[in-house]
Amino acid sequence: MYYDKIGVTVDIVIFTIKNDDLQVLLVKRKMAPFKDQWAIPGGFVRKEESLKNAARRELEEETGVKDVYLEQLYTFGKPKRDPRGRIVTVAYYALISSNRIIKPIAKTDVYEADWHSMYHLPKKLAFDHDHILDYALQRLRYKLEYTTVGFQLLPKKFTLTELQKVYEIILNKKLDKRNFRKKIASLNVLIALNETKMEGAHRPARLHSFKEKKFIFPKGVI
Amino acid sequence: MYYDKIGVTVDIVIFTIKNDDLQVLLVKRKMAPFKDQWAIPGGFVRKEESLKNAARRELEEETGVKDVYLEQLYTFGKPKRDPRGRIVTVAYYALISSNRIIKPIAKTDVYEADWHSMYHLPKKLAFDHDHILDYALQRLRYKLEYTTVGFQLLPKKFTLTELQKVYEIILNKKLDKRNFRKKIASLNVLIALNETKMEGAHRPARLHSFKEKKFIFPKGVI
DNA sequence: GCAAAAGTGTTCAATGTACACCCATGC
DNA sequence: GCATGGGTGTACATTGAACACTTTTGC
Repeated sequence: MYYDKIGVTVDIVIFTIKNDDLQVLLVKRKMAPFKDQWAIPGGFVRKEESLKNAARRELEEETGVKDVYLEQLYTFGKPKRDPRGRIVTVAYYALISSNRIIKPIAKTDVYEADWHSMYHLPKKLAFDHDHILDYALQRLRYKLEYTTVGFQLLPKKFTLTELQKVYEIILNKKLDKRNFRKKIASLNVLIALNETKMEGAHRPARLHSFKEKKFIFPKGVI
Repeated sequence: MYYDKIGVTVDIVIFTIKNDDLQVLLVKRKMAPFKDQWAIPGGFVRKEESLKNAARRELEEETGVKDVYLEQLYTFGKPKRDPRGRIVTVAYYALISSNRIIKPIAKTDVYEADWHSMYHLPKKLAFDHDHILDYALQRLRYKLEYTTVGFQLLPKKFTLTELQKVYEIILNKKLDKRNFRKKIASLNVLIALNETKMEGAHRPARLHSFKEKKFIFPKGVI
């Protein structure tokens, strides 16, 4: 049976919260196409690995981090999106707690890698990666409100103020402290620890941890 | 540059409401693999067409219908999902008003095509198509509640009772007539026509039409 | 004692849910 | 006149939004 074969890549939008900012990992390409432009990390899917494993492999190559929240975003496949030929990309996004990352790893001489603020991205990204980032931010914001993905961006122990900051940074708006805490409490997914965190000349904040190993999704939410 | 090339298909879950039932179009394979098993219609993406166009082409080949609501669902790509080799499939789902379909079209001698109730599917479908259908139903139910996709399953003019029936069939539960109408009214997307529909020995029902050409999605909902 | 962030409740508005009767028609 | 589905409103519960003061600490 004959059919056209097509290159399949995975591209990964890797989010983290750094310096009170929503940041995304970009790589600067040192080879054509789009030489010297910033892009989302990604690579070809190998014959014997699943899409998700390909994404996990790329993610680990870039960040050195395993066991990360990783979710398929969308598949982009316009015929001309890659000048090298017909290439379809399955986009994923990942959420990493900033404390887990020391430094992004640039793959040997292929490119450099660095964090960029989602709110001040380089002008024009390679391929259709502007579009992918747009879409990823939309999805992240959406899921933040209806699921507990936000917890993935924090270390195991965190204060409620830190959690609120994550929400504020991603949604890009101030939230009311009392309403926020009421909402989080109603989810019933946090354990209040008998530990506090001191930081500056004020009352110490109670540390909390996330109850569930697994994330909680309202039924049908993707 | 070397990379593994992979076959890319689109598979389409085509939903309609027929005989007060949520039905999906399946094709019976006449060739290996999965000979004589039912499958979702689909086919290989051609070199020069976008994923969505490939899906539209397949959809039209099966049903003869154009201008259909069509949305990307998810991309499935486990290495062993197709015994012929490494094939990744981008799944779509489509919603068709039953009045637009006369009869599904079986592609010449490749297979036969027929509608099946989502609630009484054949035992074991080809490939991972059970899983794809599961996922499609979840997505459909989810979007039904937060968007106006449901209107795509009705003809241009419809009664509120017909609309309610669509919701009840898909969600598989009874809804309260007054609350349903209040909710629909609050969406503000229907035009009450000066026409009625007589059907049986009772008060005729007012016909309505959908206001928007475009579908309405709350921001961020995918 | 004062600066700084932590922590905590109440009121009001909007939305969702439960529930029952009259209306227009064909026969 | 009766059987059938069409059409309508109100009371209550739940959820979301606005809003201000006391507590604990370091200096």
